[in-house]
Amino acid sequence: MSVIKGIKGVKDLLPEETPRWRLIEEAARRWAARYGFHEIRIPIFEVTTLFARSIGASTDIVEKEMYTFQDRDGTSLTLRPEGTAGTVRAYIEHNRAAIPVPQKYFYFGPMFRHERPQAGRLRQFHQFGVESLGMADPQADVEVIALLWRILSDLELPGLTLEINNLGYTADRDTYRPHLVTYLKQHESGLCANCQRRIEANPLRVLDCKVPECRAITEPAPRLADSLSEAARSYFVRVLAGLDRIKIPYSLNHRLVRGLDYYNLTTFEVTATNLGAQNAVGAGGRYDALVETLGGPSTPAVGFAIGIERTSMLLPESTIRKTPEDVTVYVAGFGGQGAAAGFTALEELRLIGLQAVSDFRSATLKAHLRQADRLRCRFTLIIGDDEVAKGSGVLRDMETKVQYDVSLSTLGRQIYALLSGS
RNA sequence: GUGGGUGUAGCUCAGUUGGUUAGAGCGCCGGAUUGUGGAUCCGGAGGUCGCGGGUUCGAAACCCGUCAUCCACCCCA
Repeated sequence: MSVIKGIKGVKDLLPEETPRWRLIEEAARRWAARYGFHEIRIPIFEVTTLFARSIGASTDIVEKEMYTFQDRDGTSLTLRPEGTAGTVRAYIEHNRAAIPVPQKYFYFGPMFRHERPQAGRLRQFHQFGVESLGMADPQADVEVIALLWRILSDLELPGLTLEINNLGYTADRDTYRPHLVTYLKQHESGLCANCQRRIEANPLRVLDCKVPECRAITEPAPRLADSLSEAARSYFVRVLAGLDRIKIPYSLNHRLVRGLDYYNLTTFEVTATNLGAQNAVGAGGRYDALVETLGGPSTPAVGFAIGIERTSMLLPESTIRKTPEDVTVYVAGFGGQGAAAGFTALEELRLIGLQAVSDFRSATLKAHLRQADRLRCRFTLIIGDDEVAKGSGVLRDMETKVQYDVSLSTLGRQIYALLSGS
């Protein structure tokens, strides 16, 4: 019989790995709460047109990376490739714009993109993201960027850099694009095949190309910064001033062009080394037109998303070790009477709030102690037939080997006292 | 979608120009120790050599195909 295996690019998170994930998730939730963001839980699949309209019909995500399928009535549904579209859809659908305070949400969950898996890239991956809706103020940008930076710094990820750029308003990019295209066409022969195609499809993307030849050509190219309107410039200046004020270090990257169409003005990305060919741990930007594009009231917004798998890859052991392990009591019940008494004691320990385990396969004390050792239990409660006869048990400290007699009738209280004293 | 690497014991990997019975370390099980874990010593179990064809007297090794996986391109978190 053939064994059924997991889907390509879709990973199981085994118990050895979940603690580090929980650490990341808890840090993100903690910081998000401090910044006034509230959790929203949105579906993992939506009507396909939601993503096509928001992310951009000609982006790679929409063109070739979506998990799309037909519902029974024929409507096209898609597994979410990112979290912003669904969040904005929910914002509109529940008329959150009518609420007189800024709507600041965070979400955590799986996203799906049909790509070839490699280091730091999976078909089902996880993001923690935030969306700050309703404020067209540079301080809102700064607040969101600060939150991103604080979460990642708190986790002590090594080698982080915050890169930031100003995409300007749509009109700014419209005036800039022809200048860039003209320049690129003059140097077309020197560009990589991909970039030659991009000249027509998405010229700004050429700036983001990693091919050295392309980089050399685009270095002296006309810059978007020179085509920006006064309003866009001053907005960006205020964002940077805000970052300076609260001491968030950043570096300007005029090549930073995000892959999703809905961004405008501020865009940013936190990059790291040691991520294989990938380098973005978290990224985001402002998207003032998206809510309206999706049929909602004109609503300015900023957000970001963190890649959890990538964060996990970078998470140093030292950060994980800071979390203290809970003390677990192993109960070694053996023999005709002892096994039964042990099982009762096991439950009693749990009822008073302790973590207690046993391996019911073990029939001898030796076997039990071996399992207690493997399970890394700090204490073992030994209950054999002799103990049952005496109405007591033996609590053994596995590290010091010191043993205490405990009465079976008042087990819970005694053990609790001994453990809290240790 | 394209390119490259790797598939041998539970894990990490050796395996000579194709040669007889495929190995090591770690782990696992048992014993030394019949009520005291880890350490040590002794013993033991465990393999469709990814799968399917082909070449050959003979294939883990060579050839073809296929699948899986990793890495990279592309793109992104």
